Amino acid sequence: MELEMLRHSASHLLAQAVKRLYPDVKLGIGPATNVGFYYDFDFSTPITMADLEKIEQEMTKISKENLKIERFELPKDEALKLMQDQPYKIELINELPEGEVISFYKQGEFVDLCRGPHVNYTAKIKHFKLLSITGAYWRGNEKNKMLTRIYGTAFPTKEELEKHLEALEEAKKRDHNKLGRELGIFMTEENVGQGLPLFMPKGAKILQKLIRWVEDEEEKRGYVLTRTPLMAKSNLYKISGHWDHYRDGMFILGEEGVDDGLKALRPMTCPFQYMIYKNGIKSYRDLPIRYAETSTLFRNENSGEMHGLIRVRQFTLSDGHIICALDQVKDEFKNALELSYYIMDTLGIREDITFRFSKWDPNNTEKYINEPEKWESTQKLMKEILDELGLNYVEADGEAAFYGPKLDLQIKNVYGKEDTLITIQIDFASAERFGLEYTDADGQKKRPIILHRSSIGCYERTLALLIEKYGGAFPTWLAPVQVVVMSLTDRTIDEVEKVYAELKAQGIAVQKDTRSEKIGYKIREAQVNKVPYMLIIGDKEKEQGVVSVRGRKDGDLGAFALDEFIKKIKHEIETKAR
RNA sequence: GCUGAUGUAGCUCAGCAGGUAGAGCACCUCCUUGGUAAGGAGGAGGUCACGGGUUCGAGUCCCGUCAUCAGCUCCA
Repeated sequence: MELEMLRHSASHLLAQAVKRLYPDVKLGIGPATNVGFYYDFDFSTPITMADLEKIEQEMTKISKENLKIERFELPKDEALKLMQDQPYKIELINELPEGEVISFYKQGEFVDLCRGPHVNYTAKIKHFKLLSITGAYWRGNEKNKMLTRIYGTAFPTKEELEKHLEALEEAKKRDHNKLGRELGIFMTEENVGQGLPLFMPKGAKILQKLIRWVEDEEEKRGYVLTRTPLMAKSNLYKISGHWDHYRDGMFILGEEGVDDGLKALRPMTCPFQYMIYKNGIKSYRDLPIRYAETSTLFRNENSGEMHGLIRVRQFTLSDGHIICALDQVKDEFKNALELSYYIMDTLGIREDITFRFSKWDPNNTEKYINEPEKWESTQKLMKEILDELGLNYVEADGEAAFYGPKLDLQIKNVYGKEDTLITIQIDFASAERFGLEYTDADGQKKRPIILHRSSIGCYERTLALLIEKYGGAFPTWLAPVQVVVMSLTDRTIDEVEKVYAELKAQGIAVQKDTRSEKIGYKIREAQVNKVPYMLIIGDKEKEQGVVSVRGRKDGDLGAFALDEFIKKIKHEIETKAR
């Protein structure tokens, strides 16, 4: 709260400095955030990064002037008069509910419409830094004018500010978008296109390990695998509603009236698995049916939205749909969550997850299926499940899918930005829409409930978060290269070849480096590449029949007999040790 | 899609009143047979993102396209 107040006051300091330097600027809003603050401005002429320094200097000057910060209130007509040159402020005042107190804060010549609270003197705001300058739509609506947003941060002490800036630099080194490329996990190529990462041998290896593991685990838990087309005729998407509501988000192929007409690459797997369900008659005895698919999806995201592996146009989701009777929903939901828990525990990211209960918005009839009773009953059911599980979740209105509420498992990236990793949804509407049914014990046809769920989320995004979580140093079982064998002199090259062949035969991902020059550099390189183990062989080792083992973080681990080392690493791989 | 910035060798970067591309590391060859990053000598590698324009002349100025980054909007 203290910190928020300081940062909010820092945003006013920023606004005052900008107003002094650019008297005709129009002010938007300027709140504190969880890492700093920002203020939105409407400049008559655009400013650049170079101007930030000037603005920062002016802020320091105002801080030193030590102006008193005072609150006062005005009736609406006087408030409007005071803000007559500030169209955005006038808009805000006019939208305040009748009878609401209209408060202002004044520091020296600067006055801003604001609810407060603030620190009492500008000199209290000493340790701040302006960080970036970007565009942002007025009131977050893309139909409105784009204003210039200046981001900054502020702290009570110089030490805290410096620590924060250092942490930002450190975060940059773990950023999957940088580290993932440096480690040779993925790349992009301008002729391939935006949001279409190419997985290089190391990245492909990690994905393969994850996919095999997840598919096997799902099978153990009663899922059956499907494999369905990556595209379909427009008919399918017309049934699902995507053709009318999600057309901009799809890649459309073919030509109207030619062959079988327009087709589209699939943006989701649901209708394909529904069609499999519909093939043949289903009895209540068949339920629940758990379909899983490692499903490649295509979504035509806007060009500015792509980001590394977090946001792409083609991605592979551990998708699946559980089709069950109403009285099975609770158990199936819990089991689906249990599977995700197991996966996150193994990967070591469970403690980083937060839960979001995403609900509908009754006022948004365009986005959501208009069946209020069903929404209410389904949300009630989900809330019951979440509370029975004792989950600590936040509720989010207007974040549900169009067919039902969601439980989203959220995770933060290295900069603190939150994304959905995994989602489990209860769908009360699609069975009706697609005509899914089963014959119940009483002989009546009934509509099943559908759970949409993912176990590990989308592989690209999950990989991105794993890169950041481990700073590229994957647990041994996931590491694309688990061991590098190096020769200290040319006399031991044969020995290196032998060890290499033995490890390879044991199914260990091994690389060899038989060139003996610059051994120090080679070790350094393996460390930079976060290879778990380096085996070094020289005359001494050859004579004693051992290998010198070096870990990427533990340094020298000593000499091992080869079979002893193999036993150690295989145990680590089998137990998926972290 | 919107606002702003960026795009020179595999990587990190230099070059800029517009005069025809450079360094370090990596890579290749030879010498050095070494003990925990960078020993010596030589070599190869660039349509300066792409396409137009201005100019006697463009990596450098202008326009467009593509890609990358930060953010907005949207989403797994």
